[in-house]
Amino acid sequence: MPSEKTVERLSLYRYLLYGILADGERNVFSHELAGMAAVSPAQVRQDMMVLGYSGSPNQGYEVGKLIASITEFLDDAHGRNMALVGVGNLGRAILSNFAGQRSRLQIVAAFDVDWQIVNRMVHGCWCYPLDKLSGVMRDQDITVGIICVPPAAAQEVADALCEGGVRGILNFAPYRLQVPDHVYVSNLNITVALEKVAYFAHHSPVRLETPSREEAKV
Amino acid sequence: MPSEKTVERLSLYRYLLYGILADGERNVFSHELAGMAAVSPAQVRQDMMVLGYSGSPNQGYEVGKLIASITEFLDDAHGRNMALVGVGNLGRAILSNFAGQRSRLQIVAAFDVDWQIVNRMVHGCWCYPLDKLSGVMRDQDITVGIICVPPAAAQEVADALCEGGVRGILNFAPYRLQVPDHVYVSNLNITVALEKVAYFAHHSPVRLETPSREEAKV
DNA sequence: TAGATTGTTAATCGATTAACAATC
DNA sequence: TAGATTGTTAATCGATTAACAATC
Repeated sequence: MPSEKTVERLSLYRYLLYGILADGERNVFSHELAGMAAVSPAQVRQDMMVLGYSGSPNQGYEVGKLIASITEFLDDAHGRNMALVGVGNLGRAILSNFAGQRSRLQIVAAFDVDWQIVNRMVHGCWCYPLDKLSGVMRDQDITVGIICVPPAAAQEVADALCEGGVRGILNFAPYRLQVPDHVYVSNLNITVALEKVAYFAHHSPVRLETPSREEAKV
Repeated sequence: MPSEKTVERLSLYRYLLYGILADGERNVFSHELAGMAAVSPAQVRQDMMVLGYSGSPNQGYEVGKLIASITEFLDDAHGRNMALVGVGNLGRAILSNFAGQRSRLQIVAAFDVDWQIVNRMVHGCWCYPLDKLSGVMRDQDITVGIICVPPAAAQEVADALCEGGVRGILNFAPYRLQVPDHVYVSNLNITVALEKVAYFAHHSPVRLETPSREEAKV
């Protein structure tokens, strides 16, 4: 069972490798990938071990085969169907990226309580009224849910998703959801992320007011 | 110098405490806050120490004063001005949350290259052409930037932000930015977050197909 | 007081990095 | 071969939790 960090890195590696592949077939070294992903070369090699994919000494890793190996590991072949709940500004932004004809990680249904939003297409995805959630989830074999509703409604939505047989939830609402043990939840709080950046912008070890020695010399 | 995790937790605590405060003035115990934030009570107490805020044995922490203490620590009094670059779907979603009359963490200027978007208000925020970035940043004392542009344009935008004197960047583009040492960068990759959830949805230790012993008994 | 919680340090846990023989 | 990189383990580092005297 790989750690969350390992899975995140593998996902990032694959993205970076697609970029390399676009420039033509070739090999990649651990230190090269490490530089792009901001990790150590040893970390990359360790992730390769988790993956079970072997490179060759002095030759590195074959980019195309490595992508295939990561894809197999992340299990994309299953082509998970996802549902998004809460078609507000953030919900629409995510729909615009993950609805439509993407091959993997496709949002196949959106849900909202607003009658002005439901029963029409939004960014290529049909928007259902929320009370249809469980039924649509079972019909379309949806196993991953995305929560983009206000925090006050988040738990209610999570309950409905679990009722519909969800197995993973990406939660953008600033609320700690209570779900059964078999449901995996990941929280992504944009406000917290912004406050963290704002804090370290003004508290980073090196300040603009106190230039480093190199800068002072100039 | 607190860790990133500590700052994230403090931001989350404050959010949770506002919720408690809304129900009336009272005290809160470390285990109560720990339960809401999904950390250990010891973690909460350790964060209080970082904060320099003391509770009383058997009484816990005063919610109102604790909020004030966190706010002082996170340094909101400065009221950081932020700029957002890339007024696409995601950019607009973030503007809708952080532009306008919010007291803290306000986005005061948006930027884009699309002439159909610029030179008008978007969700209460004026949208400038990108080439005005450095000037507007200096005029409005902007020190935090948010990058919501496609990855191919991310580095160029980061360079312009640094040119304008930025000190912190929240980067939504799947690209590892190169910036001077004094600029703090935090990356938030929604695709990676989704792929992680999709992975663990289908690889969580407890499966629906293999009920635990308790479930099997029933 | 007795009971529960805090402040604080030590112990634990996990993730990351360093090191090095094996290998192309 | 010589040089560089890989696979793999040990060492390090940091974050989290456990433990307990002090305290209200």
